[in-house]
Amino acid sequence: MPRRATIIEVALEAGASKTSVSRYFAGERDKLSPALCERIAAAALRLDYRPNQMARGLKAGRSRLIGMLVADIRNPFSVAVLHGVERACREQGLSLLVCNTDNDPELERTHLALMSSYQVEGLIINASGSPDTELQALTGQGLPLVLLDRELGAVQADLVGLDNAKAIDLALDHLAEQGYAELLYLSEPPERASPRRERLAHFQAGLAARRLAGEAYTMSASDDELARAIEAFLTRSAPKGSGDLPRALLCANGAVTLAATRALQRLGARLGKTGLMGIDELDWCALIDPGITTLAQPTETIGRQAVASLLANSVSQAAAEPRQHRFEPRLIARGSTRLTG
Amino acid sequence: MPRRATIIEVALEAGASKTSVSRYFAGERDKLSPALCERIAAAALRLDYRPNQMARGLKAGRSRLIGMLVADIRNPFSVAVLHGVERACREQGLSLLVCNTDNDPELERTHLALMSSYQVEGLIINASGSPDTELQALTGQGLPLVLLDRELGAVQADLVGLDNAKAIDLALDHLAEQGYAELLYLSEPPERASPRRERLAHFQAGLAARRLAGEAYTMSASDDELARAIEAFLTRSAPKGSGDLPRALLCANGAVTLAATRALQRLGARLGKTGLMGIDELDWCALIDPGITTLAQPTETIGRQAVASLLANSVSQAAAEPRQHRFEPRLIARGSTRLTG
DNA sequence: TCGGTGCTTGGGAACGTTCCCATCATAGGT
DNA sequence: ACCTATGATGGGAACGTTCCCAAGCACCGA
Repeated sequence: MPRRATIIEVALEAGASKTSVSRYFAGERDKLSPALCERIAAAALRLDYRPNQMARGLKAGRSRLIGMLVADIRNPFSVAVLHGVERACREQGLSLLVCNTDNDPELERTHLALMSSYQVEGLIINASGSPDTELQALTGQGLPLVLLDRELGAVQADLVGLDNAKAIDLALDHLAEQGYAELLYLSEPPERASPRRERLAHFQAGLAARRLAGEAYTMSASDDELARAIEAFLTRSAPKGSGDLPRALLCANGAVTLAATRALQRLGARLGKTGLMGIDELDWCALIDPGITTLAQPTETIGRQAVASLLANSVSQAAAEPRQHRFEPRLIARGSTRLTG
Repeated sequence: MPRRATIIEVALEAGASKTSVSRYFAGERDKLSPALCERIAAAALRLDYRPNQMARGLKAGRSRLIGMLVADIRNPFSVAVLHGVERACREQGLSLLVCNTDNDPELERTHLALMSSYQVEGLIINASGSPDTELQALTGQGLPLVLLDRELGAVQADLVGLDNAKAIDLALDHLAEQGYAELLYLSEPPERASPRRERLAHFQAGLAARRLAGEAYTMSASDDELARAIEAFLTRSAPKGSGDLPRALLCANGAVTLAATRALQRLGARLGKTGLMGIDELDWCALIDPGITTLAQPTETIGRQAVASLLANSVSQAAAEPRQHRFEPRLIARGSTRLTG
């Protein structure tokens, strides 16, 4: 069972010094004569040499590792972004250490400590928890950091995510245009996640600007309760004697859309007559009978931008002002927001 | 900007030797006097010391890193298994280096090399490609290996995955019981992925045993083509003069179920009258009108078993016979396989 | 011919750990 | 009182790299 060859063995085999071999593999081939390069290449091939990243990381402090903390790996949106991050990393010769926190702040701390012990060169964080001293400590040491989708209290760092104001505007405009006049905004509890707060706030503001009626409901875990809330919204009598204006549901993210769809089915509501629209495009939104209208996030772009920001931060350490990169969603209009007389 | 403290600094602060501090953090506290332990703990806390995994990995050859290669990170099944793997790793104090190969053998090779350069202690592989010399080399060096879901030609390793024979049996029994007599089996191209081959083979065998009529269709990328194939199956006249027996579609995995559902909707087929059943349970299967019947894989269990097998292999290196761990799916019967007169 | 300049090459000291050994007490058996 | 076993502790050499520095050489202009 042959052990992996070391740089010294390659040097010996090639009749060169370990320094030269190191240079060869560190991408400084231009500093080496072509003849030497060739000898090293041949020797490395013969011995099937692969540089030991652990040793590299130790000596140079450059692990070539990026850490990514995902709040919920089973959320398709997160995975789609992860996919973008991964591609971007690969193009930069970086590897990705992915940790899932299952929305547990405690686990988030653990994983943060872990990543730091692997000397990651940067951190992309889709935060699950509250602002964290662990994280503060890491950034204090000059570790580049990018926040994904969710802001994190006191932490000063670039943020990459959806343009929530624009998204809500798009949604409200679309719903208004389609003739819906009374809206119910459905969201998961907004405490911990900044996009939920932003979207909710813009919803409230946007209503007024458009003279729409609307209210917000925060989901608990219970399907029953959600169904009751929706039913109450759909069946209660119109405000003044204004007749029965069309009503629609706006879902704050994919998980909510799923729950709301389930609830509407239980209530026997007809999609379209009862409007339904959600942020986040999912595989199945086209399949539910008249199709569910969504706002698709540019997930791949978001992922790539996260890596780009990270890289930008690591070159210009020095106190750069945190920047925000907000991307616009794309409206995919389907039958669930079409009032067919 | 304070650098992370080293073991030497802790030793100094605690008035102990680095050896003792090392022992403390390597979990050999029972070899240390309680007094010393306490001093070290206090010092480490004061300095916010965190052992450097790179240095550990270098010296001891133990990186505490497990590599996982996923063929398609956007497949919910893969993610669910990943989730199980991750939890199991965490319980063992292992970290997970996840790489996505996008079903590209070339990328698979690259990532394999990369993981080996990080000195991973074990590899969990959901293979995308053909048997690979890169992989052979790694196992040749005694790196423990577990195959997930897909077999890999010549590679001798434990396999963890679904009991495909059982799954197909369950499906056929259910469909037969519900009164469907002619089946169309839909699959992605079976060349590269062993479960596809196994399922297909068992489908063919299972038909005969149950006196069912049936055939198999291999999907290309085109939705049109699939719809045409399904239409042909649904509209062609019955074999003998046997009357018009109920027909059903059986989908080899989640991606196929999605495509088939799309196609059936385009054809205007009514689910139930036309049977539909798929392997892999997905969020939305309950939402498509009468509900889509599925076989749910025990993804969490599969993930955990993968890690368990890996650990078992690393203790008893010596030429243990490769084992297979096959888990049974759970039938979730819904309206899509209910013939309502 | 000489000092400088530029280029290729190599020696050796780190990096932060682990782990083999050595040291030094303390205690127990003769 | 002496030798040895036992247990706690520490010194120092690795592990496989990188990178500073220096050496060697050819070439140039004075």
